[in-house]
Amino acid sequence: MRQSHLFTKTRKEAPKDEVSKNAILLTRAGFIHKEMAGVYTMLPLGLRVLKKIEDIIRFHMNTVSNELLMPALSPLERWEATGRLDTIDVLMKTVPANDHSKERSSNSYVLNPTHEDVITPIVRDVARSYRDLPVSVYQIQTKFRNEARAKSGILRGREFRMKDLYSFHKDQEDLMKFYDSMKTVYANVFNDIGIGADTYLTVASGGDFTTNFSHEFQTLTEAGEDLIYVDKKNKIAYNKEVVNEENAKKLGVNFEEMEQIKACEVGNIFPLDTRFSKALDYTYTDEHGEQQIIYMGSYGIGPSRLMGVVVEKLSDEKGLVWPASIAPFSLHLITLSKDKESEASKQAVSLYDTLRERGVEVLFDDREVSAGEKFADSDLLGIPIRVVISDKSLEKGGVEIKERTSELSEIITIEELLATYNKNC
RNA sequence: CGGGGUGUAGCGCAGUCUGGUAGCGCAUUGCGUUCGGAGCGCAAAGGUCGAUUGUUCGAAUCAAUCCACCCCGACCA
Repeated sequence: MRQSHLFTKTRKEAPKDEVSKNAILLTRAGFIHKEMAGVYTMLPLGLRVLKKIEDIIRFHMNTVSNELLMPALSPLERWEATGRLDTIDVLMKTVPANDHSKERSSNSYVLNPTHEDVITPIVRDVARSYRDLPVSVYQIQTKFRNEARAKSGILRGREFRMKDLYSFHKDQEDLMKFYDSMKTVYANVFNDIGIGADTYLTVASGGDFTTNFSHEFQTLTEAGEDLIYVDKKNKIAYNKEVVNEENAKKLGVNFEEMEQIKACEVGNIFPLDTRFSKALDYTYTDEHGEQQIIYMGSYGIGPSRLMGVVVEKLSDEKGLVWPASIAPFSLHLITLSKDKESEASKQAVSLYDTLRERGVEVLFDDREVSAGEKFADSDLLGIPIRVVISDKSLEKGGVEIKERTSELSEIITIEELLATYNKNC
């Protein structure tokens, strides 16, 4: 895409109502726009990143599950049935604009904060027999949670993107088999996104659902809200909430030997056991014709939060730094000549066209602004590879290529550059 | 939900204490100059001073109420 046609522009100054690094940089670079506290628009550049993150998640989930899309709205009855209408304090309900007298009305709905209560009746209609089990489905969707205090930019919003997967099993053993396999699937996601090395499988409390532990995936960053005890040798961590003497014995670990580090929860997996199947009376028919209770698990990843975590971890004082796998563009082509008829300008346009023909996602800075402004913007946007073509670079024999994370650049010929992208044909 | 802070041009701010014609920088528009790290000069355009009510001859400025946003804490299936 030509940068002169890009919807957004960069800004030099940070917005006054943001403090977090992720919100400041993403706003300055034109990736997001704040609508209100905890609610953001994904501008074209931000949407490109979000889509790539979601596509990576989708790719890995498709190896074990089926994608569907549930509604964001659900009837109040769905939550009354599980007893959660009044117990989830972040639950948001719609109130008819023309009827403020009623707390509850036939026009009142829940803005779903999660979907156990919605998916379970759907699967109950489909999977009635042991022959249908196990089964799992997932979606990537916008969730609503009325956080008491939205903060940390896109790390904790009132409206955010979430991948949520739900699995259904004939017994606990089968549930745990699937549950354990999901740990590997999740690790693959975080590796592909580029934060695998600093993302720890973390033992956490099972919440209200079970007496068992659940697991979170925690990425080390100062911007995180959680404190975890990290066992780097065994590549596992423990959420502070489970750190006590009783659990030390139960798990056979010594918390005192571990390093305490701040981290951000980018994913979690829960053995729900029979919490929802019991409440919603979901049983299946086993081999002997007997009715048996269903065992469930739920598995979440927050794509929008992941985007924020990547910014917090990888960006530098000059701006954003995107891993190649989720960068909005893979290559930033910059021409420094303002004369459209110059050799450099012609070569730049020709190179841009060729790269596009080869399927390279290239952002072409064709704007008539100073070199300094183009370089500063390029650093701020954080595209992994920068290619500069100018009269000077042509004199030296080609184009100047530089990685966003490197201080060094080198001159290569246009043929050499194109050869790199040949395999994409 | 408790404590603290901030609302003035699209963005970032000064002016408020001590009431008296609305200012600066960035961005925008035009002209000139420059052309490898946000360069320079001249000019122009842009404002219900968060909202409401009150005090006053006169309110961005004083008072009351409300709203929004940020930070700390509590909370975070």
